[in-house]
Parts: sequence; C-alpha cells; structure tokens
Amino acid sequence: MSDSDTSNSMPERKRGSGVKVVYDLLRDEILDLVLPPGSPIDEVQLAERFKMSRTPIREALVRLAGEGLIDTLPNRSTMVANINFLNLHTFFDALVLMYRVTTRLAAQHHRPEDLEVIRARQAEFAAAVRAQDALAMIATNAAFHSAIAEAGRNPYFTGLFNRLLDEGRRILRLYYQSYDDRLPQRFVDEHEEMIAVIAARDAEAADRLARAHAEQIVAQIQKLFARTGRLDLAL
Amino acid sequence: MSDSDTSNSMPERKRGSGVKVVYDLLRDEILDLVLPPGSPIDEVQLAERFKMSRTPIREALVRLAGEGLIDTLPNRSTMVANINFLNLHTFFDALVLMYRVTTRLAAQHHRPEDLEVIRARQAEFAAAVRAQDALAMIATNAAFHSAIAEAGRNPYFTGLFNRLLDEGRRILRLYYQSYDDRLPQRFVDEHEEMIAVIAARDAEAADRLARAHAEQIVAQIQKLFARTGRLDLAL
DNA sequence: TGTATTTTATTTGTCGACAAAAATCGCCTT
DNA sequence: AAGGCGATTTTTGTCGACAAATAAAATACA
Repeated sequence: MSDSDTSNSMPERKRGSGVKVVYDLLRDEILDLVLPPGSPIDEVQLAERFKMSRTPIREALVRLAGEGLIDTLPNRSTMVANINFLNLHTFFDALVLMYRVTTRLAAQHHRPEDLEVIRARQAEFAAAVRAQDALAMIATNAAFHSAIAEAGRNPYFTGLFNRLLDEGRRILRLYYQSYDDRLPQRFVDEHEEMIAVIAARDAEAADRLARAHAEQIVAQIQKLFARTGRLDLAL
Repeated sequence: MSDSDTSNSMPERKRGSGVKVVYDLLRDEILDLVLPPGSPIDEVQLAERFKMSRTPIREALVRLAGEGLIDTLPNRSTMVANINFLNLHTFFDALVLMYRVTTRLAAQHHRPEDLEVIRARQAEFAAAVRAQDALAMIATNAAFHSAIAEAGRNPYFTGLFNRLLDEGRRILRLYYQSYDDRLPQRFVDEHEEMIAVIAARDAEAADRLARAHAEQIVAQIQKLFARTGRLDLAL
C-alpha cells in the first residue's frame, strides 16, 4: 500500500501551520515570477486550493503586504506588487550599500560556524553554475549573500538586505536567460575571494570586494535592461 | 441638539477603518511606552475595548508583529517586543549609517518642497525644546529626520530608517528625564546646519554633519545608560 | 508533604456565514 | 444608438461560534 493513508486521507494539518504554508508558497511563487507582477490574488480561490478557510489565507496576505510583495487597495482587488522600473537606481543604491555593509560586518563579527554555512551556500551556488541552472543560480546567490549578512549579526541590516535580495531575485528572474554566458564563473571566483577576506577579518578588503562585486552585478543588470529594451513587462 | 446623534448613538464605523484605528493606537502606545516591553496583549480585551470583533484586532496584531513591535509565540500569549539592550551596538551601527545615508541622499535629491517640510519639522522640534517638553522633543526629532529621509527619495532606506527611529523613540523614552539639560539646544543648532548643507546640495558636508550628529546622540544615549546603571527594566 | 496525573479554564487558530462596497450587467430614457 | 440609472453579482471586511493547544487548578498517590 502507499504511504498516503494514515487513517482516512490526510486532511490533518497541525494547528498553526496553515498560514506558514500558504505564506511560504505564495512568497516563492511571487519571487520566482510564477505569479508575475500584477497578478490578481483571489482569496476564495486560494482558500479552496489549500482547502482551508479564508481566515489563514487572509493573514498570510497581510504578512505579504507588510513586506511589500503584494498591493492591497481597500475593498478592492489585491494583486502582486509591481517591480518599480522607474526608480531602479534607488534599488541599486541600496543594494550596493548593503552589500558593502553586510560583508564588512561579516569580516568583523563572524564566528567559525558562520564560515561553514557561507561555504556551503557557495558550494551550492557553484553547483548551480556548473549545472547551468539559471533559476538555481539566482536563488543560491541570494542565499550566499544572505548567509554573509547573517554572519554580520546586525538584524536591522539583514532584514533590509533580505528584502533587497528578494527584489533582486524578481528582477534577475525576468532576464535569467542572459545568465548563460561566462559571467557566472566570474561570480564564483569573486565569491571565493570574499570568503577569504572575511575569514581573514579584513574589513577594508571586504568592503572593497563587496563594492566591486555589487557594482558589477548592477552593471550586468543594467546592460540586460538596455539590451532587452527596457520594458517588456506590463506595468 | 448635539451633533453626536445621527440615528441612535455612534456605532457606525466605516468599513475598512477598524484595523487602522487599532494599529495606529497600539503602535503609538508601544512607541510611547504606555505599553512597556513585555506587556501582554489580550485579543478579547482589545476587542471589547474597541467594540469590534477579534478579526480586525488580529489583523492589526499581525501587522505589528511584521514590524517587530510585538512578539507572538504560537498558540500562546503575544506581548510587546522587548528592547534588546544586549545588542545595542547593533542598533547604533545601523542608526549612524542611516543618518549618514539619508542626509547625504537628501542633499543630492531633495526638491524645493522637501525643504519646506524639513524646516517645518525643525520648527516643531525647536518649539518642543523651548517648551522643555521631552516627549515632544523625542517625537519631533524623529519626525525631522524622517522628513530628511523622505527627501532622499529612497524608499528602502526610509523604511529601515523609520524603523530605527521608532526603536530610538522607545529607548529615549526610557530616559527622557535627562533631556532637561543644555544638550537639546545644541541639537537644534546642528539641525540648522544640516538643513543648510542639504539646501546647498553639499553631499560630503551632509555626510560629515550627519555622522557627527548621530555619533553624538549615540554617545549621549550610552552615557545615560552608564549613569542609570544599564538595566532598570525587566528583560 | 511533595510530586505526578487528571480536570478545568483560558486563549488562540480556524471556520462558516452575513453585510457592506464595488464592479458588472441589464434596462430604460432620450 | 448612446448614455444614465437601477438591480444583480462578486468580492471583501466583520462577526460569532467552535475546537485545538496550552496553562492553571484540583485531585490522587507515594
């Protein structure tokens, strides 16, 4: 017999788990552009999809709205938040600065166990590059830098940085085709250098490397935008 | 007849307004330490206090939890988030950097109408100093710097900065008695200098002034902590 | 008397239903 | 035929109630 039956079927869900399930899944679908910006979010549709009441769905949506991933206009439809292409420099400014700050702090405050996590993330990123899996590259790259931020041990910075990395995932996901050139290997090498200076606790070098790394990524993204012709997505 | 009676009394509340009312009020009470850290939050108590169901209360609490103002442990009580005195340097690091970044960006990107808002906030702060109203000083000082951040026009930075300013309000509120010395007037003067360099679009000077201003505030807070004996509040 | 176990009580998470706002559709008037 | 007006439908916000999970109290036992 299969393992799907315990007593009757499997309608048993632990008490507080419903919201987290729908929150995590919706979040992933938004960040991976399975739900592209502007997609309408229907509460009852989600309710019957997850086989639960509207209440936990609603709570998940409130959380997502708090993070700016969905927009809710009162008494009216709620939809996936748009990516703001007009003020993209705003995003780049914040991204570059957070790259620098988090990497610098990681060099100053990391503990040995942090390095293991960072190296594990880097290995996953390198594997994604070898496999030429662009989707995995995007996700593992974000995870790598998020691990560095965690090692910096400043929750205010890690909170903001993770939000920026999420937004970056959505932007890169739009143009992930272009990841199939020789640039990813360069990113792998730069990541290795960053790990080295973090381990050496060289804050200045970490700052310099992070800045160069971030600005190269920004240049890459901007080149992609220029090539693809700015806006190919509905506002 | 009075204006309080339309039909029976005044149970009429507009449809989507309940959550905002609860959210705003609870937020203010938390930031002003009317609800000190660790205070239990009772849903049914709030429900009967605001004369509404638990549902909108719950949504407001989810929003507040998303901003880190309350802590919710699953299936168990929810309470006002504690101020993390152990990792206070973490807060100071973030605060100093955000002071610098937002002031620098304001010097670069502000528009004429921004300056009017900033000057208005500065006038309110100066009035609070003259009136020796410590509570008003704390609030108007935060509003002043928030206005500068808005002029910098980077929503990622303003979001983080506003959160830091909120946390700073709670910390300063703990020790607001010490505000009754001659330091506030110095803050007023420094604010004036900051406005001047922003208006002159001198980004480097803005950065320098903001850094000095922030570090002086940090030093002031740390002195307060040393004098008061570190921890006089329940963890 | 102290500790373990059962019982009660309190509080949270979830549900189904109802009511208010908009949007959509249909009808009427000009 | 075009546009305005009213009715219907759809979707959201709110409510009261119920059930699970945990804490507190009461009881049993050594």
